[in-house]
Amino acid sequence: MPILNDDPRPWEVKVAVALLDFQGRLERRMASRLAEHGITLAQFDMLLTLCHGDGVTQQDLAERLLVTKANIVGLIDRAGAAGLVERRPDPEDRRVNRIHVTPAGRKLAGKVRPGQDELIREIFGHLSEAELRQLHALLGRLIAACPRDE
Amino acid sequence: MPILNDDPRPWEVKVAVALLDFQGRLERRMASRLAEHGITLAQFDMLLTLCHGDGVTQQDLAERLLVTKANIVGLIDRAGAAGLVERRPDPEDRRVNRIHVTPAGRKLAGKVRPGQDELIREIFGHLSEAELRQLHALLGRLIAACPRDE
DNA sequence: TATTGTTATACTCTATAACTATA
DNA sequence: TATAGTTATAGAGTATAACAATA
Repeated sequence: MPILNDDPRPWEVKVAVALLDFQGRLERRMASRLAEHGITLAQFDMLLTLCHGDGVTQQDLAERLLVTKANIVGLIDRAGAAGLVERRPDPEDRRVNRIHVTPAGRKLAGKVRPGQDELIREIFGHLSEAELRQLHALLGRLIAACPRDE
Repeated sequence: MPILNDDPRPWEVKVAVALLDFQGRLERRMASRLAEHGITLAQFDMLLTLCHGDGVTQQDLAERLLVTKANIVGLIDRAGAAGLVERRPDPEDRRVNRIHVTPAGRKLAGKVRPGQDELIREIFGHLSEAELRQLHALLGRLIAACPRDE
């Protein structure tokens, strides 16, 4: 029984703490599984994003992954060194790189994704579908209440 | 409307994505507020932990914060350089350091905490108490389903 | 021998600013 | 001028291993 009845903290704080706690656990578990395949969460995110929108510019990619254009360089460098993605010059605008998943990257994503889904189902499967819908609705309202830009 | 009705992903995955999304936003907002006071989330966590359990060993502190004993050194170094915490040798065991919050650290924690609580209430206040209780219960079950050790 | 803390090393991610080459 | 990408720099967190002092 992790929470005592006379816990004096307001519900808002208790929920926030629980949420941060759970997210830390989830992320750790996901990262640990990904590490077995030699990639990080950030790189897996990039891979998934590219599998859906191959050939985007670095700028676009940075925006989708919510990192700066300076930091996407290193992410692409590392994933590129691992042979997962590659830069191709845009023929129409010589300032632009188009980022593509390599066959190896696609293969790795396909190999890794089932494990991630399995993990998610293993954990979230403890809730009924009705509860998952509830949780999803509540999270949607929290997301709306928490814009990224301050 | 962020989620379409014909979204083909299973509810488990949708909830996981929403949860990771929201947590990223929340953490960013919290970190941003803390940055105004010159501290990071990790340092705030350490400060809070020490405010409740002053004088713990580095080993203990590392375990509570879920970092290794090697990495707690750097955390304490940085917070120590900022004058927030200090090492005091244990008189009975000359191997151990006892970590204490300085008056400045306690003062900073007191100054920072209201802002964090306010932020949490601003966001979670969009839910009713009944909904917060629901959410808390669901998170509790997810936490139980997601042990830290693999 | 075991434990506490330290150092060393290396990698990932983040944030900012200045720079280049194109447009 | 504005934009796409790069480089440089700095800080923060993480992980592992080897080490010194002490128990």
